Order: sequence, then structure tokens, then C-alpha cells
Amino acid sequence: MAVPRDSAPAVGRPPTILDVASRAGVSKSTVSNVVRGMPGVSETTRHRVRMAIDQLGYRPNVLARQLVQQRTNILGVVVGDLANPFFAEMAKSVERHAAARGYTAMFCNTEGNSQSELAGVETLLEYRVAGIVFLAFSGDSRTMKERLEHRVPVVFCSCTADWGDVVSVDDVRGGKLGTNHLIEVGHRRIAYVSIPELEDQSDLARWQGYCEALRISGLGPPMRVSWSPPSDHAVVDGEDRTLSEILTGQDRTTAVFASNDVAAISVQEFADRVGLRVPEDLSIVGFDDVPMAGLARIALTTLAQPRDKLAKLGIATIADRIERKLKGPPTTTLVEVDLVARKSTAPPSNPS
Amino acid sequence: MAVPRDSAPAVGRPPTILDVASRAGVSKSTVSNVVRGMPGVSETTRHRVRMAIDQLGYRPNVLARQLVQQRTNILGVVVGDLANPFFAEMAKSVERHAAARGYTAMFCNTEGNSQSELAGVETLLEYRVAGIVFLAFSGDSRTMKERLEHRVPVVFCSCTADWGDVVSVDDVRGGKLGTNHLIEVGHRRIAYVSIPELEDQSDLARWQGYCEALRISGLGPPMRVSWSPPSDHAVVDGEDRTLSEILTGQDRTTAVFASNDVAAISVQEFADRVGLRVPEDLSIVGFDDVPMAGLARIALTTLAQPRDKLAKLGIATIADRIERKLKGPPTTTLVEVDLVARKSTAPPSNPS
DNA sequence: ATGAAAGCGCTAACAG
DNA sequence: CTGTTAGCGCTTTCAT
Repeated sequence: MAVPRDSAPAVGRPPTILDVASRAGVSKSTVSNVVRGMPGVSETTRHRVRMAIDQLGYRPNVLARQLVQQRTNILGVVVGDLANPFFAEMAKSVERHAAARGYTAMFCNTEGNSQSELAGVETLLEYRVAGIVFLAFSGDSRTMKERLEHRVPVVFCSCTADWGDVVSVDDVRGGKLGTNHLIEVGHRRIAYVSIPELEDQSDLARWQGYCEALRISGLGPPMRVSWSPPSDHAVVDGEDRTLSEILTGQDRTTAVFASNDVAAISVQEFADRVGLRVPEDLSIVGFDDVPMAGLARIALTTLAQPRDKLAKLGIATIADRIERKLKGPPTTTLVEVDLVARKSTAPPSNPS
Repeated sequence: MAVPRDSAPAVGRPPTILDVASRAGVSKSTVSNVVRGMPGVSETTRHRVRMAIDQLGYRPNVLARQLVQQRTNILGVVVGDLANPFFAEMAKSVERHAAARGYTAMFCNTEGNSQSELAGVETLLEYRVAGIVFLAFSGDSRTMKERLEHRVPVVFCSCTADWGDVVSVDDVRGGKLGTNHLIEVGHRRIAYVSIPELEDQSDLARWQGYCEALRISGLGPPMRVSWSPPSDHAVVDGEDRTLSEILTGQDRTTAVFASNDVAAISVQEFADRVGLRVPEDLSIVGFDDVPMAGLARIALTTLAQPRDKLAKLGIATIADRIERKLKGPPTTTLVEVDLVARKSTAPPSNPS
């Protein structure tokens, strides 16, 4: 038995296809054929190769494979903020569905910052990812579009843009549903509050839905407050205000529609700290229905997004696009968004 | 009729170094030198190459680069469960610190299942990752060790094993601290509860600390309950029991040390649903100090792990190992773990 | 049924 | 200073 030179894998470079070939006494093409399960290899040879493979602990070098194939199985995933449970769940689902379709996910957390969003995408591009999944898209749409359009398939999943496939809920509708719920239980002064981390297209669409619902019900001017938790500081229509004053002052708003659950829970926390009772003194509705929202102690009324469905459809869409099963102009797939009424909303105690 | 836009993949392949070279009228080595910022390229040439690069939108193909360099800048990150806020935060920190040291993170979520843990690691190996960061290690230590030891640098970050560098808190100490806190406020019957998702080495170490604290204080036999939320079902010492009975029956336990915050919050939720008051009827301490634990409505007493510090040291360790700045046998770096007393713990209402 | 050979896009000597 | 050359590990015709 000729012992190959590199038979001790204890240390050093991983075995290559050549190591396997020489150990099995065949050519590397044959090894390649076995590895890829191609037909036309005799049973005996196939077996010998298999032996060599696991004696050496050989694994094909994906980089080399993908270099020659001129395409990778890597899917870039742009996540807004992993610390936001909604994104964390989405990331998890996306990874699972990607794996199920043979893709490896490469995440890139953007800290909600369009600077690092761009940088992250550049990195993904350098890895020649087969496609990019945006789970949040806050950045400069122009630059990003220029950089990506017609270069690599892109899907916006639970976010949106007009230059790629999108799979998301109807945020405008969600905004209306939430606002209407508040109106129906009796609120007249309802504020829309967003926090710095999320002021993207989805946020805008939700805000639109909110405005429309207000208008249809003939309710006063919409009010958009950009709040920076945990401080008291907020800005309304470019004007500095404090959240406390908004929630307790003259003509106080009795209800808040937050742009997402994290914001909603922050508002709730704020209320708890300043002694405002929820829902007696303040009703809150969020967006996303993160797991936490369902806890008895939080009991947040919110708009549920079907996370797993979004992820599944998102991956299906981009995979089809990559594999050319889907051609033509960008598609839009909307999935349902449902109001989940819990305990953070109730009629106002002293209706205006 | 609008002209249909085509979002299909790039019309042409991405430009290669050769495209740049010919456009700039130089050789590809020169382009390479410019791209890598090597000295010894005249200002004029450098400029011409730069022009060509951004006219073409050229980005080096990392796969090709890493293939020839025989090493990647990819760091594999094995995450237990991204839906657990502790891991989500860690993942985020790890990614940031990795990027700061020039590495790209490739995550792999294991669903707490050692089957997919192994599969995930195989994938990472196929990508020839420069190193692997375990944020959780629940799998079959034997197989994993055999597969990885001496093949690729490994760091266990906020988890542990004896065959790689580890950066973590002293879980045994944490277990003691938490248990002692409970004992000090007056509890005598304290249970340790873990949920299926986390029964790894860290869990074991925390359990040990718990046992030791109990022993030192001369308190009754330790009690390990494996609970499957949200059901009532639990198993104690291989015996089927119900959580309600454990918390309300004869000789009920008045306090619970949960293996982590997610478990602790689940216990709290369970208590809320069955009408047990926390902390009056039941004290709870968790482990990790996830952001949620600090909410006024949760107010969980817990053991804080310095997440960012763990991530930073973890990355520093593996990067040093990869770059051969660190040699020799595996190192262990322990960082502080602190008790954060909040409102989920108090003296028992009717001491036994 | 198997092997030989030509690259994939890039880096890294080594020449000129 | 710039170009030439030889691969990295693999897939993929095309011969044998």
C-alpha cells in the first residue's frame, strides 16, 4: 500500500481532491464525479473513492467550486438590527428556508445606518453572492439601486422598494387597521411615534395608513413624533418637544401608534416610568407582533406579520429569480397583516 | 405602455481584473497592486487604474483571492438560537468586532439541535472558514472535537469546551451568586429549571454552582427540573411532574433559578397565568441579563454577562490564533458576571 | 468508465 | 515601475 504523503491530516491544509484521487488511485475527475453524484462511475470505483474521502475527511472546497462554476450559493441577507426580535426571528427563518433551497446565508447587520448598509452590500458583492435579501431597507435608495440593479437579484422582504421583487405585508393597510382600532375604541387624539432605528419605507407606509385612517374618520391633523428613547426628548414637525408633555399636557394624545413593537414597548416602558397607566391613561398599538408582545405582562395590541411566511416566500422568490424560473419585471407579493388585540388598548378614560 | 423593466441577473458577468487591466491599458498585476494598495505604482498609473475601476464598477472576487491565498477571511459563527435575545445581541456584537478585524461573519443557527449543529459546521468547513466561533455548544462534543480539533481555530464564546480557546463568564460562580442571593433573602426550597433549548456545558456549570451554594448553606437536595414551556409538563430526576404542582403543592419550591433569562421569563409568564405572584409567591432569578429583563414590567433579577466584552475578547482571541499571534495550548479567559437585583426576587411569604 | 487538459479570477514570485 | 508566469482546487468538455 502506497501511503500518500499527506495522509496525516492532524495539521496543515485540508485535503484536496487530488489527495483523494491519489489515495483512491483514480483521477480527480472521477473523484469529482463521485462527489457530485454523477452517473457513469462503476460501483467499485465509487466505493474506493468514498473510502478515501472519509479516511481523509475530505470536503470539497466550495470557493474553488463556485469560482469555476461562476456562481455561488451564497445569499446575502441585509438585516436592519439583529437586536430587534422581529429581525432576529426573520433572520432565523430566512436562514432555514435558504438552507432548504441549497443556499447559505451571509448576514450583514447594518445598525440601521445607511453607511454600513452600503459597505455591507459591497462586501456581499465581493463574495459574488447569488442574490441579496433585504430585511430592512433604510439606506439611500438611489446609490443602492445604481449599485445593484441588473447586477444581482434582489428581494425586499418585509420592506419595500420599486426596483426589486418585494414580499411584504401591506403596511398602509396595517397602518389603517391599527389606527382604526384606536378610533373605534374611542380615541380622538392619536399620535404616530417612531424611533430613530426605523424610519424607512415601511415606516412611511404605516404612517400613510395612519394618516388616511385619521382623515377618513375626520379626525384632527396627524401627528408624527420622532422619539429618542429612553430620553424624554422628541421632535414633532421639526419642533422640539418632550414625550411627557405630549402624553400628559393640554390636549394630550390618549393613544399612540408606534412604528413597530420595539418602539411600542419603549413607549410602554416610558409610560410605566412616568406613572401613566396603560391602557387607562394611554393606549398603545405596535407593529410586528414579536414574541415578547404576547407576554401577559406586556400584552401589546399589535399588527401581526406572518414572519415565517414572509421569509419562505421571500426565499422562494429570490431563488426562482436566481434560477431563472422567474423572469420579467419585479413582482410584488403581499401577505396578510392582522390586528391582534391585547391589553394595551382600551377606551380613553376622559374622552376629549 | 410602459417599457417592462428587467430585474433579471446582470446582462454581463461582473467585470474581472482583466477587464480593468485592458481598459486601463496595463497588466492585471498592476491592477492587483493598485487594488491591494501596494507601493511601487506610479501616481499616473494608479490614477488610470482607479478610473477604470469605478467606471466598470469593479470589485475584486473574494473567492478567487482567497482561493489563491489559501485562506479566507470568513469566520464561522455557530449560534444556538437567534430568537434568544442573548444570542441575537451576541451575534450582532460578534459580527461588528469581526468586521473591525477584517473578517466576515457567516452565521449558522443550530436550533439547539446537535444534528444541524454538525451540518452547519460541515458547511462552514466547506467554505474553508478561517476559524469558528461557538456562541453555544450543545452538540456531541466527541464528534465535533474529532472533526475540528487541529484543523481550524475554534473559540468558545460564552460557552465552553476543553479543546479550544474559551472566553466566558465563570458560570459556576454565576450559579452560586444567584443561588446565594435567593438564600440570603430567605428561601430554602429553590429549584433549578432549564428548558429544552439550553442544556449544554454552561447550563451544567450553572447547575453545579447552584448545587454547591445549596450544599454550603446546608440546604436540602438540589432539584433540577426540565420544563417544556408553555405546557405544564416537567421532568424532575427522570420523573414526570407538573410545574404547577412543584410551585404550589406540598413543600412547594418558593424560588426558581432559571438556566437563562428566556427560561426565567417563561417561568414568570407561567406564574402570571396560573395566578402566582412574583415575587410574593415565587422568586425568580435568570441568567444573561437580556435587554428585556430590564423593562419595568419584567424587572427580572438576573446575572449579567458582559456581552460586548465577551464578543470582543472572543474575536480578539480567535483572530490572534488565526494570525498566529497566539500559539500553544487553549487559553481560558474569564470575565466578570454580576448579579443585578431587580423585582423578581423577595423573601418568601411563608417561609418553610 | 475513466483520464487529460483547459480554465474560473486572482495573487505572488520573478523578470524585464 | 510594470509585465509574465505559475498555480490555488475545482468543474467540465473532450478523448481514450
